[in-house]
Amino acid sequence: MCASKNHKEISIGELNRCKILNAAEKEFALHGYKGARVQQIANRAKLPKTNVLYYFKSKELLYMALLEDILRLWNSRFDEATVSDDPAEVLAHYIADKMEISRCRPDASKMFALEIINGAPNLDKFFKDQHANWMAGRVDVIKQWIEQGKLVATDPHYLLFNIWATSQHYADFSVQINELRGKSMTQTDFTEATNNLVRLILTGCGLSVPTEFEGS
Amino acid sequence: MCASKNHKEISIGELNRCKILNAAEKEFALHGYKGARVQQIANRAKLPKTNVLYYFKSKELLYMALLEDILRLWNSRFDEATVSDDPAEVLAHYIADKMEISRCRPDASKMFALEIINGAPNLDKFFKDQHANWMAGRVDVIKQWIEQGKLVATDPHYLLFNIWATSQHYADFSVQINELRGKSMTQTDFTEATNNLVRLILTGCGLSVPTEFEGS
DNA sequence: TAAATAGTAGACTAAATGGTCAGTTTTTTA
DNA sequence: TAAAAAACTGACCATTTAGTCTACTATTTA
Repeated sequence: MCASKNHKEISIGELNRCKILNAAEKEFALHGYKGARVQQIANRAKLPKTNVLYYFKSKELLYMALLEDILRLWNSRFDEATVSDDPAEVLAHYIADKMEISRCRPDASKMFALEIINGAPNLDKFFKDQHANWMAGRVDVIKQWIEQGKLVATDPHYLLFNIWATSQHYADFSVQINELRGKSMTQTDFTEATNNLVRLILTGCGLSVPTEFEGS
Repeated sequence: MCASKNHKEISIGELNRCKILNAAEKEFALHGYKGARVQQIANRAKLPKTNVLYYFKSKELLYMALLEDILRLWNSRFDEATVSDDPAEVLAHYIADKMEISRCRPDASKMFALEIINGAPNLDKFFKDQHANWMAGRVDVIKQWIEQGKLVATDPHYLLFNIWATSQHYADFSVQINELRGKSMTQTDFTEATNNLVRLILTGCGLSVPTEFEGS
């Protein structure tokens, strides 16, 4: 997030906007919209509170800006998959993509989770429709895979829910996971967890696991 | 929750305490500790705010009382399982128990999720230790099952995380689930989702599915 | 039924919170 | 380099918030 545009010099405003967005993501990921404090965001960003309100006119607009950013994260190769693709390949990579988001952007995942738990009051009709359309399309592809016998008969909705639940869990519940494992997840651990998850889901769907996910 | 003690007459205080706990669970499940408003809890309970503070001395104590209640929910038959039990039976029922909690007590699940996302600041050393001990014991049993060849080799931690993630998802993300399914989950849907999940996890572990979970 | 206890509730308070304003400094542009 | 634009910030404000206090009413107990 907030990657500097390579060759172009980064302006002071852009830098601060970036600091604020990062700080806000953390704060919102911890406390949700209502529980987050603008002052706390300012502290995290090491800027005076007035400055936060200077760049983003209100707490609400800051929240919305972040949410929009986060929704873009959800895009993946699975979006364009068709019935002619190999379900094992497609699903395995989809799971891996989701796990990668949990590893790299845990706060984005948490913020999204809080928004949903909250009743999704800010995911407007526009996004909901788009999301529902996406779902309908993916469900269709999965059903076709099943018809073609590429996949064991299973409810496509539940399949996708299970993928989201398990992968996002590594971000949203990282505190519990670290506590119970007695150590935090390294990149290697994530790779292992990803392979483990791919194996579980694919085997459960009657698919064989692509070699690249076979490790340990 | 708040079941009246059968024959014994329920007192006014008990009834109000109960109303307040129910209202608070909903409010905390929506907004987390910081975001919850005592006034809003009072409104939900249809009592004046002063009354809420009369029964529970502070927002914090009310929150803690609820949290304690919720932790008791986590108990299950799996707690006492040993290596001599049948893993398929034990795990299937554990999953079903978890799904049942998601169906009957979604707000408890959400509140717990928010507490964890929050960094679990109120799950004190006592609970964390107890939880870690529980985990160690369960991991042990699963490992023994694996050694005995009753279970495919898999990481016991990840297995349990996957069970929690998928079952709790039906409570925590119910808004998204209902949106995408275009209808809310009935009891029958839950039964189907449970069977589906049992099948996924058990198959993924190389276990055969007990007949009672074979439906649809 | 009298005394004691439990419950109700409006008015209030101190602190916290989101947000404004106006004056200043820094940076960019022509 | 002068004017314009962008960035900064302390002082301030209105509202909300958790929690208190006090006086009152209902209920229980002896």
